[in-house]
Amino acid sequence: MKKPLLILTGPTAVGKTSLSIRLAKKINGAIISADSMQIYRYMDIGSAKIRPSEMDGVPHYLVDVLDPSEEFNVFRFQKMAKEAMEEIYRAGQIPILVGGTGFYIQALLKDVAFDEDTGESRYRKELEALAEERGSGFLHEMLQTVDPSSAAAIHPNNIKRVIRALEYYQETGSRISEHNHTQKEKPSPYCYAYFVLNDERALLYERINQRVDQMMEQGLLMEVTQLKNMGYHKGLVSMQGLGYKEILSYLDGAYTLVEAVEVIKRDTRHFAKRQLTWFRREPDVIWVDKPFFNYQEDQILDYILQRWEERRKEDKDE
RNA sequence: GCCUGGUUAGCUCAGUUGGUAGAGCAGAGGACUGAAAAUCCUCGUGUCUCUGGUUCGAUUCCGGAACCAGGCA
Repeated sequence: MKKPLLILTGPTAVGKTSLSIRLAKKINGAIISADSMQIYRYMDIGSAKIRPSEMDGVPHYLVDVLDPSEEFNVFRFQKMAKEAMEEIYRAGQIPILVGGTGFYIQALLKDVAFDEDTGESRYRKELEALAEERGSGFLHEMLQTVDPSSAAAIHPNNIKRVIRALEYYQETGSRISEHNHTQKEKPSPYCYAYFVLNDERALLYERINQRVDQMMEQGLLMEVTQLKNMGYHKGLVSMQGLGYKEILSYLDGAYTLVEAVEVIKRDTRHFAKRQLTWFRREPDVIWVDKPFFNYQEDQILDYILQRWEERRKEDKDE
């Protein structure tokens, strides 16, 4: 029998957090955060991190465990999340993956194979320099000779991904396009249910705007100022986070504060839209539309529990 | 009250030597396998303020009106 894994996700600001706590209490679950920013310490307000008082005794993993100077990526997430799952199973609990980073969810759910952590390769630095000097088209042509099917799939302007494809070829001697293809076919090793909480677009955007205003009231400016004083700078992955990079730009004088706040709102809306695009593409997602349940959290919870039981029963019967 | 400038896509504006128009932003859709809160791609018909006139034809030229700026009284 496969091991259970419940996934609760959705675009930013839909209300995943409060639901996740109630859900965890119902099924004796523990929460693993699938969030690329809540993993960092000192980044509480801008990442909308759950407060310890809100956890209500439910164990949380992958929250507050990294220093903002550390690099975090899918590979690392997968490794840490798998370790957390082991611990949760040992404690006799059910892991609930909660967070909005679809890429991370996929990596864990399908147990996508990654090679050992090579870190920031020198080759990547070289490629980055090459891109600066000769332009993105040059790198794309390099990829064309080495891995034509990746070159066809990746737009020349998408330098990050062109570089990764080249780097992959250099490190492994095989093509990332082939690797991706085989990984895509893989079934999940878990007995899972993948819930995506959603709401009407206009309402979601309204809530995003309100939440950014709240963050400002709660002292986002102070939080980022302190991070800056601690020496964390724009070059770090952590400081690419929404709310952080814009406030840093304000502190550098590139924006007025009003502009920075507007940009945070706008970019967060764009982000939510991208998240939704990702989830739409995922195969067996169970959509949970808040309007359909008249915004009654009790009803939503019942629905999720019911579908979860169905999945577990199906798995037993197999 | 007078003078000047403006009124064009949800917003900011460009433009048409008269042949019904286009950028940025917003918005929508999509891609994504080691930065993913990242990175990248695609999508632009709207009484060209209203109303008379000139003209084969006016959003474009001329007259008038309304509204908005700024200036003068």
